[in-house]
Amino acid sequence: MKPETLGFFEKVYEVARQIPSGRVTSYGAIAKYLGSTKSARIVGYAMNSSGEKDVPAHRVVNRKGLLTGKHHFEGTNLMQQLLENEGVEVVDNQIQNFEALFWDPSKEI
DNA sequence: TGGTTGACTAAGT
DNA sequence: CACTTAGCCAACC
Repeated sequence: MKPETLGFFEKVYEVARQIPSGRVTSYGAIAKYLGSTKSARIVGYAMNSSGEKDVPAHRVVNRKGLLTGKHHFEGTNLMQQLLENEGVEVVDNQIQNFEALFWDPSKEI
């Protein structure tokens, strides 16, 4: 493990793997934890390649708690199913009680 | 090497 | 209050 070999993507994966089950976070939160909130797009871009990684990408949503990335999953509701399986309420692609379930890496780690 | 892309966010209309 | 515009930054072609 050479941290210097870890690109932004790998860092995102490392953080995403630490998201507790039944909790969620936002792209911006991860981006901010890695340095800058402005890199939120890069986080999303990274998750796009997380398919082959052991990353719980379904626990990462946008700042509104909306499942914006569900279209990148296999099914149309797979992302929601995974979240509900962990006890997260999801209605109309939106996480219920999002603020309570929100997991901030810069505070929780 | 340079230009395009995007699972975002904040601010403006 | 909902939609539009602009800024951002790393990876990909």
